[in-house]
Amino acid sequence: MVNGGSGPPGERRSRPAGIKAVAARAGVSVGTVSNVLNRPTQVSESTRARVLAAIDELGFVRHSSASQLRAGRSHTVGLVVLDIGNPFFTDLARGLEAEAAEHALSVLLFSSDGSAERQRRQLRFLEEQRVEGVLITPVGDEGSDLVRLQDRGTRVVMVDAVGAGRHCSVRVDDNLGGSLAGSHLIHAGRRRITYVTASYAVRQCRDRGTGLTAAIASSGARAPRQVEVPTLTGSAGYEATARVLAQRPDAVFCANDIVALGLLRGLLEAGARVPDDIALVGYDDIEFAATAAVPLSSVRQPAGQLGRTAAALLVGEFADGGSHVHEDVVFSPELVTRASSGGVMA
Amino acid sequence: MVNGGSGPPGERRSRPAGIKAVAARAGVSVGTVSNVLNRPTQVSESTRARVLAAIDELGFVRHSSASQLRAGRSHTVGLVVLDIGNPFFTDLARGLEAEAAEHALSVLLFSSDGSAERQRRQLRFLEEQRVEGVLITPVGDEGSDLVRLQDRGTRVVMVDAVGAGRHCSVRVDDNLGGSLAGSHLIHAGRRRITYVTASYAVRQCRDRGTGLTAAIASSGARAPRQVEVPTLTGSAGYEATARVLAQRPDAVFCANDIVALGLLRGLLEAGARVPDDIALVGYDDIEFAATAAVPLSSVRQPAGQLGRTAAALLVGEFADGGSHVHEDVVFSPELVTRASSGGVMA
DNA sequence: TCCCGGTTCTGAAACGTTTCATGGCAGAAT
DNA sequence: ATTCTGCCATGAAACGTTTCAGAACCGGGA
Repeated sequence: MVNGGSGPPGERRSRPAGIKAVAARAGVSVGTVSNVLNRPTQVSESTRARVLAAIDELGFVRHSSASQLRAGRSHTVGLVVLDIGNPFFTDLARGLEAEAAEHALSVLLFSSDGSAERQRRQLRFLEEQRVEGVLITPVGDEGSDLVRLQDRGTRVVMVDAVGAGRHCSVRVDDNLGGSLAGSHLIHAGRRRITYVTASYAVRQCRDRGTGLTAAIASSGARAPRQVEVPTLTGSAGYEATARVLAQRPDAVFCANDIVALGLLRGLLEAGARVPDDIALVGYDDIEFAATAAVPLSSVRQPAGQLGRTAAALLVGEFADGGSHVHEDVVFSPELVTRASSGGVMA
Repeated sequence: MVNGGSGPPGERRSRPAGIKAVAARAGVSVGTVSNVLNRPTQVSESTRARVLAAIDELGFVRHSSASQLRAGRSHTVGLVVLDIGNPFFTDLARGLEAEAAEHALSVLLFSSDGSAERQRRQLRFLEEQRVEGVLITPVGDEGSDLVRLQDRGTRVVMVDAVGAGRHCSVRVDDNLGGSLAGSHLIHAGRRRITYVTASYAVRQCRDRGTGLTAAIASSGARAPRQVEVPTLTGSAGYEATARVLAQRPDAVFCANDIVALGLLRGLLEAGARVPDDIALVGYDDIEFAATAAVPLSSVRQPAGQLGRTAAALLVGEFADGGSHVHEDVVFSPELVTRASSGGVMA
């Protein structure tokens, strides 16, 4: 098998063997080696074997920079998510990667952590890499960076955001999700509802809030109040406990599960009974929601499918070439009721 | 500002502007443009301004393949973790990325998901990319792929694994972690201890188990029994419930928190009282451990610091050049006791 | 006037691939 | 014999940078 070639084991070659070293060793031209690599059928059985042997003996590894430079294709796409620490996004990433792999595309994964500055750096990096497409859960709304990218020839697919006719997009109806949570709480007899959210500059938060408010309004109950957290993290949720309790709500809807779990811990430590005193509903239905101190009701999103679809849209856009009409795929979320909102289920 | 240059907005340039287009527009040679990009001080104030203006007007973006090809440096490292869905690894990745950024290195992140096949593909990809180093939480022990990589000139740092004198490494003393858990349970008066683990082919699981067994043995108690799960996931933990209960343990130690949380859910559904009937201890102390149905005792690892140190070791290895002696940095884990093992704390 | 050192800038070579027009060769058809 | 057709292999050009030896210029000292 592969054993580093002639020298003693552990030898550190100054420059790794290139295609011409392989060609020399196999007694063929570089063009032939390249053909073995890229169009194996066009080369005779015997030469192919000889070349493959040489590759093996020299430990040749293709230099993808050179390959990309000449061929003009990178076979690579970039994925930029909002928070790699959130299982929702890792599920999404896995689905996306699976679909991409089926089209021989590698995925470069980044987390903007909600920072516009980080996002800009990461997009820059991906553009310099000449990735064939960027799939992104953008921070903020304006997306002028993304339009620029697209104008320069890099396809952009919006994930969990609207394409606004400028990009393909795939998302889940956050408005509906918020309203599912709202009407569930209303039907459970709750009236003083608090919404724990990040800034409304985050579209997901805004839409979920809008849906919630609409559902509550249509029932005639008091409009929900809000507690704003700086980030959608567990510790932020925990630290918001006092502010939430100050509003004396009988139900709390959180913009995602992570913040809900943090808040739940705070509520229990403060002696509040969940759901008796306060019902709690989260968003995303991450796996840890089910194992929470009080199993958490949550609005489930099809994360993996979101990712797969995003990749599929991108591939479709490649195929369509010039005349491509952008698609906007919208999934529907689904409410999962558990003990935290009183709806104890199997 | 950047506005796509002369054409109408939304125009799709067939080939993006290169360095020679910039040179032409600024009325200088390509060498000068390159100097502006890479050694700005060696070019006069006025020319620099002119070149930067041209770059802006044409929307020039450096083609990193060409740059890497010629310069021979990629300014990029690869990180391959075992499970991107485990918050332990995302914390690790964040720390690593922060340190790498301070040395102007970008990080390419992959998850092997415990599959040797995936790991091999990902290493191959990174090698083709000519990354300057690979940081990896390897699946399995043999690591011949990694030695090959190193022999071909790519530095390899083992993360959460031993370097065996062939690589630098950074890890946490898993044996100690297991024994912390073991003696804690013994002191809490438990005697029938079950260890829920993945295959012992996974070194972390093996070492934690060894530590656990040693601690228990030195107390004279019965040796722990084992339940093996196929993967360290929540659902695997949940599905192992019956097998665990069949052993009638009064304490369970899990190889990580995710599996512990899954099992916890199963135990509670089955009517077991935690910690009264069964004490439970996990591993990693991920954030969700604290918000669990019964707050989970766990062995905490300094994930972020592990990542930072790994990156620092790699950078150190670059600096040392030829005569480099591999380091093996070992951190100590720390037991965090919560309600699940009876040690209710603040 | 000539030469010198320093500062800017130039232009061509090189990096490791892929691609493509070309050519040789073997066998089939004429 | 000759021509045609496919199949394989060749070798040079091209991809977009960086690097480097040296040209051009400028002011100052001998």
